[in-house]
Amino acid sequence: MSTEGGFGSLFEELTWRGFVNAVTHPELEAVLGREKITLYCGFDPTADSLHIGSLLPIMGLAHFQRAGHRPIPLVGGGTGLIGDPSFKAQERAMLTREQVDLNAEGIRRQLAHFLSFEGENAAVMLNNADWLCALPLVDFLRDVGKHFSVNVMLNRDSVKNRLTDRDHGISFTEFSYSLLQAYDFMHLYRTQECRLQVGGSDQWGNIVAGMDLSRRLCAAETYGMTFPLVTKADGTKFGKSEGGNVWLDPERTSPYAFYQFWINQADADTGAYLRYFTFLSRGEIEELDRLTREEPHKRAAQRRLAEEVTRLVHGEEALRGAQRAAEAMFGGDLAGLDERTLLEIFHDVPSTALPKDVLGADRTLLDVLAEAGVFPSKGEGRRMIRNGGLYLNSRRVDADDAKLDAGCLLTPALAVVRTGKKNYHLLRFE
RNA sequence: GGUGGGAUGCCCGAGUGGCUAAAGGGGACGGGCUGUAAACCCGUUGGCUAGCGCCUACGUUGGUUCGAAUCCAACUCCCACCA
Repeated sequence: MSTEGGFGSLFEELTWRGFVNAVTHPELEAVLGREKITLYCGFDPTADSLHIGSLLPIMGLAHFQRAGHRPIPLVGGGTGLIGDPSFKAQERAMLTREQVDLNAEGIRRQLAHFLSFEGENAAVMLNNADWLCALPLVDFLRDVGKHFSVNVMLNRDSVKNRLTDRDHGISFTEFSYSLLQAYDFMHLYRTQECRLQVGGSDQWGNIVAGMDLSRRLCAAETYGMTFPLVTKADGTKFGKSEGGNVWLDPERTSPYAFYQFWINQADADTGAYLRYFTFLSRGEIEELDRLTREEPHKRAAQRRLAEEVTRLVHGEEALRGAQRAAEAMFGGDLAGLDERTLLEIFHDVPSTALPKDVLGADRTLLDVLAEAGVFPSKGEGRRMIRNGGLYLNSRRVDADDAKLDAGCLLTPALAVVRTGKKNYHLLRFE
């Protein structure tokens, strides 16, 4: 990992990497060049894990820290109780306080992977529940509320569509959200000398509101910067895979699935993703871009992307495991692998334990697999076989009355079932 | 509060008494091609069954009929317009 990409400044690097969507003041670039500042970015505790949608702001903070600035990842334990209405189609389900606390803790652990909490510009993790929940209502309305014009708030795009939508509307609770986030910025300016807030492009309004409030109440000169929305060339939403969201928590998205997510990215997207999600140097990334253009079938960029991001999020050891599993699953032949290796490779694949005597029980493979949950029904399984989509130990099963017997075993106790190209299921006989 | 319109399979949507497990599209899944890609082509898409076939299903509950997604009644929910 190196940041020596031949950039004159952090801002230049961020620009090249595509992190700069908008800045509130053009002079921010000069400020960052001559002083080390404190900046913050908020993370919503809507779940107990972040997903890769949050990876961009996290990487953003990390770049700032590498350049000597001091990042504050702020967990929205307080704002999470309210819910940010920005560009959300409808009112959000309210989270309980316990849930938010729990989620904040999970997120705190994940952020710790990306930022250094030691040294002179050590990152500081804060939770806005610590100050927001203690805020007296009347004081808040007098001191903070006074500075917000409802007329202006009503004109925000992020609120507007909720006003014209008769079905959903917006509650007072969510309408007030912006004030709380604005208060955060001011609070961090006062207590941490935080002068910059960064966030996704949907946060522009909230960031500007915070700058405004800081200026009015503290005469503070603060800045804002937004990151772009991560997009995909084919127009579908970034960050979803078959199973839904791609999470940073290995319990929710296994390192193997995580690795696969990146390796399957389209050619058109990998260049941008290498810039966003890795610390590779400009030279390395441009070389990978070239390889994608000249020999796309080798997918060198996808491989490197998957490797770098998986290492960053899950560590070296998990990366190795994911790579070995990929090799076995896509390299073709499973024969020759011993039981321990197989169990390791397939450890996050669903598996079913069966008593050893089903092997001699004259049962059909179809029957057993349906029972094991490989197919939701026998009809589905029959269809799968008819379409040539069922494989046992990498060999296609072509008869739906095939029997399950000792010949089906790959090792004395294991058989590997696959449907389609990449859906595996392990049968363990004990 | 009044008046209309609607509720169909994962989603959208056709279907106004038997030929309807329900057109068409999307999605999903499988196969082919390929680069574990995109695009494209082919197939599958309620359950049980080797098959004949049987069962379950068109908002809910009843009814009419030899026969109902289709007709009738009540109920529930949604939408539109008016006040």
